[in-house]
Amino acid sequence: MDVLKQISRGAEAILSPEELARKLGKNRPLRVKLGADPTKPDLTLGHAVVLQKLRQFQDLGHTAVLIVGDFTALIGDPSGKSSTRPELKKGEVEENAKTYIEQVYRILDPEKTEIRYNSEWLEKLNFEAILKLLRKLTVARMLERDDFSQRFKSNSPISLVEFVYPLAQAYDSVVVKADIELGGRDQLFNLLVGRQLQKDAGQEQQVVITVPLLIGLDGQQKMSKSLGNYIAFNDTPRDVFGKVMSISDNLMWNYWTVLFHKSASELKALKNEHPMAVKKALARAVTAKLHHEEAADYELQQFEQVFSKGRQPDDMTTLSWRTVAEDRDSIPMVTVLGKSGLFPSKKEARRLLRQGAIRVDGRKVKDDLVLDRPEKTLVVQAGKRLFFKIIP
RNA sequence: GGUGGGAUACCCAAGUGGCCAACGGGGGCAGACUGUAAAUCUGCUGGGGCAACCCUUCGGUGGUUCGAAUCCGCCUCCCACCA
Repeated sequence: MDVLKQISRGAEAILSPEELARKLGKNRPLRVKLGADPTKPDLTLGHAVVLQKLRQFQDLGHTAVLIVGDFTALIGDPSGKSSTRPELKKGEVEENAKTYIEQVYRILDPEKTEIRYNSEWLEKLNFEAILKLLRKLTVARMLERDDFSQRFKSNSPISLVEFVYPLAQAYDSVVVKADIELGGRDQLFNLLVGRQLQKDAGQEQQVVITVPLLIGLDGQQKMSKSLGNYIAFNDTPRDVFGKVMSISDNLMWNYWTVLFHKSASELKALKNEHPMAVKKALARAVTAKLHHEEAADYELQQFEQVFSKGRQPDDMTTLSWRTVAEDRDSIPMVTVLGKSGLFPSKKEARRLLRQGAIRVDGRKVKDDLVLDRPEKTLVVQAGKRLFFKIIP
């Protein structure tokens, strides 16, 4: 397959394919830029989409230039946002940046990755330099953006610093001399500003490649940290598998397409199969992507054991009677749940108990149950997925 | 800078002296039904307590009052119109 076609697969837009072809023809490693602001410590499955694309370039012999937006995180990317981002503390940003890099290497090849922190150059810009940048964009152009015009119309505040963001990101491209910049669809504006600044700086313009957005677990909005509808790189294999299984059937096709680049005909074939089987295959594949094959197989097997056969998982949190009962010989079930530390609050545990969500050794228990010191291990189940055992 | 309006729990939003841990909707969680899906129905949704009850919460702060989300002073932030 020719390279251009390979790159197009899974990409939403390439601006422009001709320029890309020309750059690829240069026979030197291209500098492929991707920026990520460390606003939260977790990378999500949504990031995986664009990271995979970047990895693809690495496999073709090109260099990934990963910009850790430790400075831009302080501004806050307004892209796709309906409100101003809360201001972050510098310390938080540094913490998050550290965890980012180890997560990124689950997909990227460290050998072919150059990591740059944009505070390195953005911090040094003086007011004059910033004014020079600001000249490049007009208010009209900013307001053409859907996110801003929505907010403007609905009288939500738009801070002036938000106008600076695209310029800061674009300036990164100039500094690192990017040949290509990748981003999600919502990044298009920012990426294009990069082209403009490079042109003004007398550089060859970067080719812009966008990838489609992955929809979040809610099936409505894009997957994002701030919306909380995400699968994190750092979720346990069990959580990854479970979260995928819990998405709606409709949403599943978006995942197959965006994450695994299934073609229309492949999708059609999948749609003829039982949705449950297709979803299990998806959950397995996603778990393998974020962790590894063995973990994925294990979780599939555990899933079937627990949910299809209604049995217990092989592994679960283990607590001693001492932990949950302070060595008393009998103790109310609520207290046991509270002491387990597996619930957000004791009130929450009581709620579950009252609603019949708690089983001990497979039997639903009443909310006033008082537990006696057990002879042998007890298995407690809360809701459908939380299990733990109590050993004497 | 001037004038007017506003800030309530995860989000939207009602509440203008005690009946308010605060109506309603969304979201979330749980139960039933299922395929840990969707749809539907039901319940729950600040924390502690078995409970009576207690503690924290209506932008911040200081008052008035037996008693404040509600009244008064000051402060902060947001919005609209005017400039």
